[in-house]
Amino acid sequence: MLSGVSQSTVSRVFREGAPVSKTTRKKVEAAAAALNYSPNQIARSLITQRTGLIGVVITDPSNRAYPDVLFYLGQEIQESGGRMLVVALPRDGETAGATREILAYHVDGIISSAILDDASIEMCVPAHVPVVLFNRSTSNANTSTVGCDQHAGMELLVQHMAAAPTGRVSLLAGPEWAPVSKDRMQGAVYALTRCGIEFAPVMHSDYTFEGGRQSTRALLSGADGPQTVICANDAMALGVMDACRFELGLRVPEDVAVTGFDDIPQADWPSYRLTTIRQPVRRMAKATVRMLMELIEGTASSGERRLLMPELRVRASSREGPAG
Amino acid sequence: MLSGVSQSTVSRVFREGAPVSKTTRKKVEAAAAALNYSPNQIARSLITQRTGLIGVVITDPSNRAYPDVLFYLGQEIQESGGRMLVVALPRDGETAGATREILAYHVDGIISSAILDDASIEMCVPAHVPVVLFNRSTSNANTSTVGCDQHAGMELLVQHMAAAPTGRVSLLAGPEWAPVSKDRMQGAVYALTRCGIEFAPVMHSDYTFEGGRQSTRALLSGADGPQTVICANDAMALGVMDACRFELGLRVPEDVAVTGFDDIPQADWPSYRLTTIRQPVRRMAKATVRMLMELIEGTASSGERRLLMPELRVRASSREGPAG
DNA sequence: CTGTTAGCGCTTTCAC
DNA sequence: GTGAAAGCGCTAACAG
Repeated sequence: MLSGVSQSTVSRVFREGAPVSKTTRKKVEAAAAALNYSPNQIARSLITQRTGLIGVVITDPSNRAYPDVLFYLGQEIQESGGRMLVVALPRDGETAGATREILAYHVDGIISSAILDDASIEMCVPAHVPVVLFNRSTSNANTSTVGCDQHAGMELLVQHMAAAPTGRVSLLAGPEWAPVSKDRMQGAVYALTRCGIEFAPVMHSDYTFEGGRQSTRALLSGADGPQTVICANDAMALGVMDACRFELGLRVPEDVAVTGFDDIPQADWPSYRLTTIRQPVRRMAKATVRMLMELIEGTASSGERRLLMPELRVRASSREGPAG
Repeated sequence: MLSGVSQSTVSRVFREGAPVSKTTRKKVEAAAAALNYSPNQIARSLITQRTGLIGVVITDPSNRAYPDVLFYLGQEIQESGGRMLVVALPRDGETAGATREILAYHVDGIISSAILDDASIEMCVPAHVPVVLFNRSTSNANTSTVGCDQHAGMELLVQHMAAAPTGRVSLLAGPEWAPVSKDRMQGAVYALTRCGIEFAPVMHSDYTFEGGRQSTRALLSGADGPQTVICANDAMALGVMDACRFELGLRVPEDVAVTGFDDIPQADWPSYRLTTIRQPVRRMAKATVRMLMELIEGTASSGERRLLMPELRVRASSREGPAG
């Protein structure tokens, strides 16, 4: 070594709590600075069995719906001393290939906001790589998950709605296979039924603004008088609002009340002021990373399902109750 | 080895173009499948000097402005056989620390949509890690960049504007330190001057919808009659539109014409229909990854600056010219 | 075509 | 406190 010490000593300098004298530490640090040296994490991981890498799986749709999630996850992971190895999937579907590749990098753990199929999850078990699902569920009882209580969110929304005249109620769901949409719609149906509010059969769309816009005419047809549309997410709700106003000549909320779910930034824009349910995305990200880290440390056991409570955001797109 | 062959043979099976007999290959593959084995990329990288990792640096603001970029980069990187190591910075600022950590993972290359400071770029040179900047510039002449021709974009916009009466023209820039905003504003000023259109002194905001909204009153004050506001990005432009309509009682485009830059999805929503400049984000991502891969392969040399041409998107927020 | 050997850059015993 | 030696899982050069 150019600093005049052995390799082991250099190694000790770059690890905390290793026994090194102040003098040699200084010497080594000086040499390292001069050579712009920093230890190769990759080589280290070979022996420590820790890469510091966290595999993060996202899909195009999930990324579009929550552009911040990846960023939040990144921040939390970095604060915990890890790095994100991101795998971007074009759509939901088979994930075993991607999982295998992630595993080939010997990540310390995996976070997925994509729907991981059973094969993928079962690959992680023998590899001792813990998995935490973000706003996703799985049949595998041993997998930890963090999510938002979609069902409770819809109940909040329906309770709010029920305080004012609703007219005919229609429901606009996301894609048929989307579990989050399903949870939300089930919550809405349950709450509506409990409140004794009738509703039209659920229509499905694709979670996008365009999808919401194009579904509006069909959604509202065959009924007179005021109506209410409950959408499975904000993007579709905003599409419905624009379709009402610019294509059907209807006023929101006077003719059609609209609600969403997510509380994306646009929901608060003056053009929309959409009543919606706020998912605590930031807290969800924090909880996800924390849970994964505990799994990695071995201080928690797998299979925990943590549901965070969303909040109602009442804005002008829904009718006011008698009190308002 | 449990398949009854040597380790080197196993290694050969998992590398393409290595000489292995069909029989042994089958044997090894069977054993691998049974054990769910796949080679450790990390260990491999130690000897091949290739990790397959591409460091990607993003910031909160850049991620918010172009949520798709990271996804597109990911897709392109994965198609080229690489993986993304993402570092998320809370804001633009010092980047040397983050760079050092990325380098510690011996990435094959780095893509940054954050402003990398000189110290960071100069750390990558001795490490032989090529860097490509995404929509960013640097004083380091040896660094490759891919970006959008902001200047040309604004010229397209001004030419379009000049075909119709503009009234008083004001400019709303992004933060003072933001290079992209600066490029765009310089382009606008140049084009306006060339067209002989006068304009008020440039105002600065923060690139956000809220920022645009709050700047509007000041922007439009002290003038009667129709006006035109040229914004450095779409988010602010949409904020200006909403402020005009919902706070100042002004019509767009009749009283105030508004233009943006980026062509974010919301720009095309019926509530806004914002005239703007479309950055070819997808193509930019592709070009960035391609350039980096060539740098890594050694088939290209560094320092290239590639500017892609943006497109004008005329919508209802700007006034129509005599022909329209 | 296949096995043997050395070694990538680090950490970890174990002496000293 | 510090150095020497072994070895993490793989690939590369060389025999056979």
